[in-house]
Amino acid sequence: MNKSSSSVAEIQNQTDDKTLSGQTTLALREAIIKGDIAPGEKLNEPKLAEQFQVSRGPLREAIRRLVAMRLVKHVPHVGATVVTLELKSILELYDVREALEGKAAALAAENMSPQDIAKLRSLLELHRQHSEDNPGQYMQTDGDFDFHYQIIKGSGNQLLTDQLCDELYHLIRMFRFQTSRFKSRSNRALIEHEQLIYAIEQRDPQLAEMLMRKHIARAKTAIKQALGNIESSDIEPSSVK
Amino acid sequence: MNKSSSSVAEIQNQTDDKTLSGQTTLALREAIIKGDIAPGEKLNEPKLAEQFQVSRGPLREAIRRLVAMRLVKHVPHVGATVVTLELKSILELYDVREALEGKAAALAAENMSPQDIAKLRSLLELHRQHSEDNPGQYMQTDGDFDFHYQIIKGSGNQLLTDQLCDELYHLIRMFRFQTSRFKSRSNRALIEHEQLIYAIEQRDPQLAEMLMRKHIARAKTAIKQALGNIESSDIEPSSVK
DNA sequence: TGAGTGCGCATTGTCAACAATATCTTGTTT
DNA sequence: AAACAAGATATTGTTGACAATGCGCACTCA
Repeated sequence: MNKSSSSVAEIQNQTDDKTLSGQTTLALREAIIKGDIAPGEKLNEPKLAEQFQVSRGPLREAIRRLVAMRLVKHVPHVGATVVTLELKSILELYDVREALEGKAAALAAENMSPQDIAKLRSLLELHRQHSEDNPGQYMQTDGDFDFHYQIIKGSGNQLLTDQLCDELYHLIRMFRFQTSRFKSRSNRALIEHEQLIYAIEQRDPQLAEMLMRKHIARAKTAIKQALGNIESSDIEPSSVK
Repeated sequence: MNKSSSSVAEIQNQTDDKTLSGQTTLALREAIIKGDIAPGEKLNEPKLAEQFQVSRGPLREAIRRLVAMRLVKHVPHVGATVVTLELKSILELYDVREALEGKAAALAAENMSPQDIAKLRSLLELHRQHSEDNPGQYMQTDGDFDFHYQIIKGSGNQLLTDQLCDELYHLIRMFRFQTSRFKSRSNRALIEHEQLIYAIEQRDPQLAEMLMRKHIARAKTAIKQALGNIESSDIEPSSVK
């Protein structure tokens, strides 16, 4: 397959695109995800082009790619704005994740090579150990995503992988940045991951799918409960500069 | 909701984009789906710009949008080519459909309004009648898609709807055009649709999801059997001019 | 004759100026 | 004073020219 990537930082795709529009896409994407450009904010082409030291051409292209990633909304003759992740959108995102990643887990149980399964288990052990050493850890969520990422890739379905890792993944990252205060420090995820990898090792697609779906559905419920009351009062654009 | 659309021809989104790049996107998309530009063929920017009577700017933008729709592959400094739908990609597509449309059916069973369910049933009756009148019909597949389309929209999940109807839908259309000779004339789909709508009327999400998944999985199996032997011998670019 | 190298051409990437559209401001009218 | 209309301004859409990269061809040399 590819090189044995496992770190989140390594996930960055499109790294081999030395073209200006490619570079601008990466820069603009990170600026949006990290909140340097606030949700709902308008993307002024001349201003941003100046800021990124490129012409409007490549910048426009970058914007269109971010539209495809659903990080940006665009209206003809009006302009592009950063998406605002209100609760409804996030819950929708988790329903889609449940469907896609559930199927990914099932396919992984069928297709994943023994070597990749072994790597997945060692990754889990790594996270478990880190979790024991640092009780109030915040690497939890990143570790969670490493795990999911490996399973998705293990599905062997390129379309599925593209949809999850190239598009929806960045939406999730953006949401995580905006709500990084509420990092769930429960080690429940660790237990559920343990069950999941067991199902994959047993080559049980149905069980793997069900476990993954419950895992994500639980996360969705937790989000709903945490954000359901406050909604837009505490989810403000956040001056995270 | 929206206007009560039901015809396939009416599905065309992006119709309100009077901009040149928008129009060019539609034209180029149809040219690719219908095979006027063959699978694997290179998209020559100056040539196509001349052909569509636009500058290279809007044309490039159209290409990028088709890349997002997965109808076109692009390599920096080399160019864009129409995707080639080999069997593997198509099976992958159907796995993704199974996951997403399964979830859509479950959500539709929960959220669809009684009025929309009634419209869905009348649509089914329309197709059944058409099927009885014309035993060797070829409206079957289009009717099939109308049905699926309405259920997806009935899910009430905007992200899910966008992913299926704005992106994957066109891939499916392209595949259908290329294999239009093998139109399955079985009325099995009609029976399965009947079961599905019953589950939705009963507000049974789990049953609806399972029926939808089996429905799509069966279609996948049929495709595998029909194309598994011949593969690239009969799926040639096809000079459908 | 075959392999390798360098040149030339075709194509993609980028830029800055121009055109078209929307938004904002200002003034007028009721 | 509020609402509407018309003009001014800012922003997006489009264009053609220029730069950079890749590819193919021919030519050379072993």
